[in-house]
This record gives sequence, structure tokens and C-alpha cells, in this order.
Amino acid sequence: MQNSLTLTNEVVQQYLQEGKPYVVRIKMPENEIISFNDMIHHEVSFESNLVDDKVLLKADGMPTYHLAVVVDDYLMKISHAFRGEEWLSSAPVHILLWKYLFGLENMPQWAHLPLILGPNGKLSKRDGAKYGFPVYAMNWTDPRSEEFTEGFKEKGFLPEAFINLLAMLGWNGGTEQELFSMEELIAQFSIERVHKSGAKFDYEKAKWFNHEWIKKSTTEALYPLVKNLFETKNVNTKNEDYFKTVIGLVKERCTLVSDFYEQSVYFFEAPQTLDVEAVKPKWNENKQSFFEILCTQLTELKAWDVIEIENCFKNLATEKSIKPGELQLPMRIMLVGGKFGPAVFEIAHLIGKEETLNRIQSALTKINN
RNA sequence: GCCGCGUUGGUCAAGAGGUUAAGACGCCUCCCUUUCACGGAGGAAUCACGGGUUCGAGUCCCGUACGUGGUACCA
Repeated sequence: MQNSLTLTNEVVQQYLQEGKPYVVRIKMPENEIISFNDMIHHEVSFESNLVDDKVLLKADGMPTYHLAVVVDDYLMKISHAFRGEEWLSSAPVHILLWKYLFGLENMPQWAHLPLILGPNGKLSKRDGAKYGFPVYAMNWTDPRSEEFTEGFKEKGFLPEAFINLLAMLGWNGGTEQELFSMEELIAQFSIERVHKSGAKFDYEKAKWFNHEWIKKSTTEALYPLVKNLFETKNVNTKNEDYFKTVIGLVKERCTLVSDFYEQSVYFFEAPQTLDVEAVKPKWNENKQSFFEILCTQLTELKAWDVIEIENCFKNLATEKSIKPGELQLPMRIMLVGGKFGPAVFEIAHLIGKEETLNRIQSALTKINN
């Protein structure tokens, strides 16, 4: 190896004058134990003989990270340095740099945080797309590979949920509480309870956090997000009050913000497709006639409210000797398109008399085809 | 390979020598609901392995295995 340690002083001076490119390294001491106190790992030690003489200044004169952090932290009077555990191995280099340059007494407190792991080991940002879940907070296109990765935000995660799920990966308050707001985290966080080992990321649990936060969120807070979602889908969302009522009605069924679309489009537009297969097998003339009569009776209904609609429906069912339950599913398919959503009569009430009648009639023709 | 760090159900985890080893996610069963979801009740599943120390070990020590990070004139 050729360096100033193996070359004679004369040769070194000569090379310097010739302008030969060179780097500056840190010279590790021999037979020393470099140990320090990490806030998370506590006492950590390394044998100096096994640590490399890292490059501090590159041949082009630029400092490497090792030199840069130490100088930077000193200049910024950093008291606590938090970084990922991947830096633990190079900590002895930084410790020595502090000792040589600015004094150990000025060195910040170290905390090496546990890593977040993917399903098969370390979570690699480069592999973002293949996991089937986001790895970036927001949409990201790699400038080199031009590979696009959808972010948590765009996927439909609430910022509150994202912060919450991240906080619970590597830290635990020691209580049964799992749902924390930023304020609660700030109040309850303690470095002593940060874990030492990395945690595997579980997308199912991440979605659970989001679901919980959607349920916790007020309609008021959800409104701008959902409104934005519907705007991108070009759906006319009618008036604000109506929209908010809908949000309140379906939010407990939404895991991701994007779920609001399919969970509530039918409040604004008639369903494109109907799950007629759910109805056809048990369809008969009696039911056909029930819905035909229902239409005329609903047309004559004085007040269009939930109770009135329900009474009308049930009375006619009794008259026809059909169990109301057997008719509710078809009714739901007609109004919603599928087997989901809030109470049927609530839906009928909200979308209005005219729309309800239209949907029943158009569904009737589809079922008979 | 070498060095560091770590190891409680599938996953996140509580636990700081003596517990029937919390809780959550997911899964399954049931109740509620003649939809889906919410909610409620219950179930299956665990201390990596081997040695010590101790009256007693998930908890302390050693070894092995495994995982993870580092081992770049990247950060």
C-alpha cells in the first residue's frame, strides 16, 4: 500500500510538489478500545485495530460524510444526534474525530434508532414498487431509473395515522394505548422505551391505524380530502351539507381515504353496474309485482322521510306475504349496486324520491333481461 | 469472512428472577345487523437452541444458530 506512512518523507514531499492527487484519512490508534454511551444501546465498544482509516477528505477536496457530520454538528452546537442504526458501525470514527477536533466534552449525546424492516429483511427504498405497499411518505419517481412509487399520502393514508404507525414501530409506551396523536406522542415519548432491534413493517396493521384514524376524524376534517378525491373522479358532489352527511354515514367503512369513492359514489350517481346475480336466483313474479306497486305507492308518499319509506315498504311486504328481509337485499342492489353501504331506507331518503324511483325502475328492467 | 447490534405467537409488542406470559393487527367461530362495516363475546398460536448461575429463569452469564447493520474517495 502506498501512503504517507509507507513512503519516506522525501517521497511524500516530492509527490505533493508534483501535485499528485491524494486523500486525507483518519489514522486509527492501535490497541485501543473505543467505547461510548448510546442513549438506546447504552455502552457500545469497538476495537480500534478493527476500524478502518476512513477517508476524511476526498481527492477532489470535498469532505466525506464522516468529517462533515462532526464539523456540522459542532458548528450547529448539536446536543443530541439521532440517526439510524446503520451508523453505529461508523460511530467510533466520529467519536475520535470529536476527540481530536473539538473535544469529547462538546460531543453530542448519541442515539442510534432501530431500523424499519421489510417483509424479507431490510426495507429498501429501491424495492418500493415490489412490496405492494408504499415506502415513501409521498409520491416519488426515482430520478435515475424513473421508477414511480406511490406514497402513503396518495395511497389514502392520513398524516395522523402515518405518524402514529411509524411511532409504534420501535417505540411503545408500556400501556395498552396504541392510538396516539402527535400531541400525545410528544407528551408521552421517552427515549428509554425505544427498542433496540428493528421492527418488520406490517401493512395490514398500517391500514388498521388508518381505519382507526378515519373513524376518529371529524366529518369536517375529512371533507376537504374526500371532496378532492371526488373532484379528481369528476363526480358532481352536490351541496356541502349533503356531502358531509354522506361522509359521516360511510366513514367507518373506509380504511383508506380512497375507499370513500366506491363507498359513496352511489349517493351522487346511479350505479353503473348492478350485482344482479345476487338477486336473480330468488327473483319471482311476486317480488316483481311488489316493486312495481312499491313505486306507485312511493310516488304518492306525502313526506319523504326514513320512517315513512320504511313503513310503506314493510306494509306492502306484509300485504304480499313476503318477509321484508327478502326484499331489502334486492332494494339495496337497486339503489347501491352491491351488497354494502348503510341502511337502505336511509339511502333512499338521502338520494331523494325521484332518484329512488328511477333506480328501482331501471333495475327492474335489468333483472328481467 | 471480519466487526457491531439484536432475538417473546405469522406481525407489532408488555414483561426489569417467582405471572394462568398483557394487549393490538391478521386469521377462525359466535352475537348484533335479514347488506357491508362498526360494536360485543370467544378461539387457535409464543419466550430460537444448548449449557450454566439460582430453591426458582422469558428475565442473569456463556456458547451455537438465526436476523440485521457496517465493512466505499455514498450517505
